[in-house]
Amino acid sequence: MSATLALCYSHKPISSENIRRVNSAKTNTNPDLVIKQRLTKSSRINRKQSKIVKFSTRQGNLSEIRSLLSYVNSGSMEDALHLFENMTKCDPFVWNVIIRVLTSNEYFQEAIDFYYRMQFERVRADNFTYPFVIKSCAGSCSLIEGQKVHSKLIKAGFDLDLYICNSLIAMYAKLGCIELSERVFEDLLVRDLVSWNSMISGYVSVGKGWNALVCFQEMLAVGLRADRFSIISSLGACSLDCTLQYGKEIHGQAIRSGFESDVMVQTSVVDMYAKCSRVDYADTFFQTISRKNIVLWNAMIGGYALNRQPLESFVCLKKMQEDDNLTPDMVTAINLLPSCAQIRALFPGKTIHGLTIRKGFLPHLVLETALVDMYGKCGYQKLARKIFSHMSERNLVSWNAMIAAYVQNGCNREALELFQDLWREHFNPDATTITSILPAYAEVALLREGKQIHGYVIKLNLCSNTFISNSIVYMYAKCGDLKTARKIFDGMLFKDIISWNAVIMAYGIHGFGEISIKLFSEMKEEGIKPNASTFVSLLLSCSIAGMIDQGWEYFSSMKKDYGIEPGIEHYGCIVDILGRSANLDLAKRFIDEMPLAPTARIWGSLLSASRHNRNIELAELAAEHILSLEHDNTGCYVLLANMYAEAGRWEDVERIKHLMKNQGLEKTTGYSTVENNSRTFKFVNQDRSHIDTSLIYDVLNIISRKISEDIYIHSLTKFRPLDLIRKRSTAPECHSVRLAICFGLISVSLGNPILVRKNIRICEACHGAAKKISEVTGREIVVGDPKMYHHFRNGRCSCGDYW
DNA sequence: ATAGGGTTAG
Repeated sequence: MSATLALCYSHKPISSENIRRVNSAKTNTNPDLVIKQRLTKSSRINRKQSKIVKFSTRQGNLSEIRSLLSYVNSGSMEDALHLFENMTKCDPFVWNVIIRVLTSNEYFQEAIDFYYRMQFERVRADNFTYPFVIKSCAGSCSLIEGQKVHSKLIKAGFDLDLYICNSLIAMYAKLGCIELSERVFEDLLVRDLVSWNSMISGYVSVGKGWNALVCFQEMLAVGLRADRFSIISSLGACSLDCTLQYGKEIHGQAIRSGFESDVMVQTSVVDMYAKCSRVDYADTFFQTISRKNIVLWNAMIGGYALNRQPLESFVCLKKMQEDDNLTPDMVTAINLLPSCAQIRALFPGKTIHGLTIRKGFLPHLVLETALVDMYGKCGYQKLARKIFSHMSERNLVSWNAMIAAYVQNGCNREALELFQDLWREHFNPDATTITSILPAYAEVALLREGKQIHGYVIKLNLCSNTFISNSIVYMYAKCGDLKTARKIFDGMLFKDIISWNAVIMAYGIHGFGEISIKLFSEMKEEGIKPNASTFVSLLLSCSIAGMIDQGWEYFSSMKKDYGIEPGIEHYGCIVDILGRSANLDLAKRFIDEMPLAPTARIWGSLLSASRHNRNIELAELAAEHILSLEHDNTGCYVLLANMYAEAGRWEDVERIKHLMKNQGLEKTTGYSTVENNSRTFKFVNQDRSHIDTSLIYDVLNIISRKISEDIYIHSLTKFRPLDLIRKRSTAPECHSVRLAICFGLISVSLGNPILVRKNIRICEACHGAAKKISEVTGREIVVGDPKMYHHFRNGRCSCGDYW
């Protein structure tokens, strides 16, 4: 094989005598321009010549041709190639046979190479050669090659051959250039059913379902009758656009035309109903089919997965094996993986993974991508990464799946890193990539980076995408720019429930609960019904803004007035609200009596409530619960240690430190970032790495003197000399947030707020200091942590001193 | 001896 194929690569650029003679008048080699020109006259000459050649050579090696065909028909491509090399090859027919067998075995590049070699050996490509070569150009995804062949066939006078033109229509569509398909189609003087079908399926393959349906109607209007191909393609169009009504009509048409027993038509019907969210129709129709093949079963299994009925898809699998004795294939596996993800259990997914390994299905791009997706959705981003890293081939879809796997599991940094790698590998992110990555930007990115990704969204023209705009609104809010978040929300043409939830949450995390509540009424006035997430946004807004009574009201109203059963997140917000009202016993009782099993997040709420109310006993209890659920919860250890430290219980601090060390846990290094017009600066506690360090510390000293009078006095209730030494090591005077604020004071232009983002929550001392700094400097200071934003203004904070 | 079809990942 390799020896024969090697010959293909030694061809010279096309310059054969014959071609030169035919095209003596032509000098233009730009394929685009050449395609526009037609040489109908030379086409007749060509055909006459090729017929003569055919007649003279066919006599010579008839027996060789017979064996060549028998090799090809029995699938022995290598034998055919071997024989071919020893034949006289002046007849295009033998070349056509070879090019066809290469094309049908997906040796696309080799088929194209043989086409060039044919020209080099001065054998003229005929009307049969081009359809194969065109198909190979489509198969090898080479638009440039396709256009070269196209311009060549125009020069050779084949541009009115219907077979060739129909192939071109399909090729351009497969290469994503539907406009070029349209041009070929429109230039046709005569169109047959195949031309129309190619155009319809072309529209489907580029995702333009509506155009496909219009084309289908036009075809019927000119008096052509739909065949099974027209039916299958237009059903595909209905699946794309979820146009159930048209789908039903075409289904009816298929029955009237007698195609209802065609298994491919049946499969398309099942798929269409499933994609139009009517898996019940799909199933009813599916039940009536007596002879089902694996593809049809797969469509039904996939339909259940698509409509989030995972258990039904497994039932369907079982029936397929029992009723029809069919063995699951690769597509079965791919279709079942989303069902595994939906039940969020690792075992079924792993079983299928193992099965595909044993069957030798791997490596396979689509299957591996489905596995990445499944492991990601089941919460095993490390297993997803393992698959992803071992993939020999990746496309944008695989990258999107891996990015989503990280984001869904809270690995935002990893997701952003992967997003950078994606650029480096020269992939262009699409709407899915952006949708997946935006939440990661919201969680950990700086405003500057957020603005960059927003710029990219504008460049990609995705601003009208409601889903993406929703994420952008939330991202701006989470990056600290509430104004821009609101501006984008106000500018959205189509606001859905998620848009409203996002903007309510935006004001919530910035501590403006009253505005959240106002937005909630506006939303209801617009006729939009709140959902469970709306109440998460609202309850969180109430808890952050300290609106205890409203919080309770919404909590009882969600079930009473809207029939929404509170979920664990709603309960969490209520624990926060109770903690805020200093009613710790009630909070504890609420947890004990709630109908859902408390999660670490619930106990975490009680823990921070205990901290605020300096109730060490309850904090210990909460911490015990948290650590029984998440033994590696660093934040929990640190918070407890800080409480012990504040109480002067240094032995307990040491005990906690020891526990952490034993588990290999390290305290998260706190840092603060601040952005000015041109740059971003990151500070850690006692940071001295900044180029303007001495200036920053000078500012800090001046500020500290101005505000120092009552910062520490209340926190040193049980003073001991040892305490002073220990305290000094974490001296809040030099905490990162203050360094960031001081740098902001000298580098952020007046009138703009100083925006600081932290990876951990602000400490009490720094919170007090920030309030005072805002007072003495008259600047607005905004400090965000993973949960919320503090707006410091005129000595007050939007959080009302509870966080 | 030639072109046009179904099921799959986000």
